Amino acid sequence: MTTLAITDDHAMVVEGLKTMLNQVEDIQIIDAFYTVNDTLLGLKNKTPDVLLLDINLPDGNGIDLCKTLKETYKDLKIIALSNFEDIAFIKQIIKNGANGYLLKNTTKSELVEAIQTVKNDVLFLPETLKRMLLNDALGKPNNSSYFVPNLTRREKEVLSLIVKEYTSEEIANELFITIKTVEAHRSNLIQKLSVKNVAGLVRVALEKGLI
Amino acid sequence: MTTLAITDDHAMVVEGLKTMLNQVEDIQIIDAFYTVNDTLLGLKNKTPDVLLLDINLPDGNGIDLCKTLKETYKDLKIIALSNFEDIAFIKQIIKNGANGYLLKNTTKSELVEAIQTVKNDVLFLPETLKRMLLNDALGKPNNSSYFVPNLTRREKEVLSLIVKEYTSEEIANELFITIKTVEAHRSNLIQKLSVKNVAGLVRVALEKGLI
DNA sequence: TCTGATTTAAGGGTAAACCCTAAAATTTTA
DNA sequence: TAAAATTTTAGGGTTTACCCTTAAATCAGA
Repeated sequence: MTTLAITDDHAMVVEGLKTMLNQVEDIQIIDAFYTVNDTLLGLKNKTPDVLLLDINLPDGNGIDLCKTLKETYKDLKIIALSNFEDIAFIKQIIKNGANGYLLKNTTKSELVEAIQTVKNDVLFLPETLKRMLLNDALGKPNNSSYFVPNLTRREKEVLSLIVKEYTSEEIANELFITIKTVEAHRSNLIQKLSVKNVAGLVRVALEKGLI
Repeated sequence: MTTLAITDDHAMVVEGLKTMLNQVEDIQIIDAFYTVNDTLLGLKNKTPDVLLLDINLPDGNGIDLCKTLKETYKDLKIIALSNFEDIAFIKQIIKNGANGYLLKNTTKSELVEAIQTVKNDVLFLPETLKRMLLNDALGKPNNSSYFVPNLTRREKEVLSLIVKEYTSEEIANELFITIKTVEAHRSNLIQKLSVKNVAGLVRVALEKGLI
């Protein structure tokens, strides 16, 4: 018997997962959380064997949460859930201790396989992602995903304020730094994310849940 | 017995809906589509009694698709699916012939109720949305949703190019109009969507699937 | 058909974004 | 602790965005 918890802000996804896994004999869903905070509080009560963890959450991101959780709950297995076939995401969250990575278009059988695999402390990745990582390791460019560099803490802060329509001056005041510094971060963000202007920054930030 | 089809680009949502409704006796899911085009082609083969239609789709939007479908399939009942509690959306899609509107955080029982309600040609809306529409009709501002005016065809074109990082000059060249006209559209968009700059335009465009 | 909405466009501004180079100070990581 | 990464700041410049008013031409609905 494997106990399972889910963290995902999409109620429909949680419902879907619950119903899918309810039919599986030796998997028991014991909790569902919608936010980072929910998860931190909820796991204190009872800790599941495996946590299905969405990367994009309203009050934070699953990548950082994964790291935090692994520090407290060494035996907890975490499977990241995401819509994005993104090598940088996968690398990062596995570096942060995740035991698996699933795309949200996964099937029930793959889901069950993933849960049982990580339960035995073996890393689970879908075939497509394994292939992508292999290509990446061999230095081959892969068409389906585009590279997203890791943003620094400060860059994320600036980016999230840009998305909130702050001007550079307003950001400077908010963060107690000069406009010039903010502009430097803007330029770095534009370079790192390979976009041309604010429009691109906001689009990428929202699409990839970088903030 | 009610036959059902689903149009949603989120595989997980489709899976969730399928599994949820598989358990229901007199509802049979006969098809699932991921795009506008899929749906148009698929319905030619066999038409369900009810279509669950996501508003945000990769190759178009459910609002326009709803109108198109209703012209061809008069008896088809359509329930719009969306994450947004947005009065303008609801009004628009119901104006376009939709028979119901569900939020994606719906429950199984509400889902079944909605399907059976629209089957009998009665409009279905969740209680919260009914209340919102009532408040709106009474001229009361409602806190949970913010008003999104309908954008004109040209405004949508400009907005979608802004999201694609085009400058005003590039948009002007693309659409064979002057920069001044593009700037006029930009200003109108900023006013209509109650934002301050491009960042806001892109955010709202993506969040509300306006493009 | 007339009327309102949409699309087009201009002049003349100010504010903001974006780019370059360069470098010191600080923090993190190996 | 040394090396690497991050954060900070500056000068000086170009381009783009944004705002104001005003208005003609075109399109679509009652």
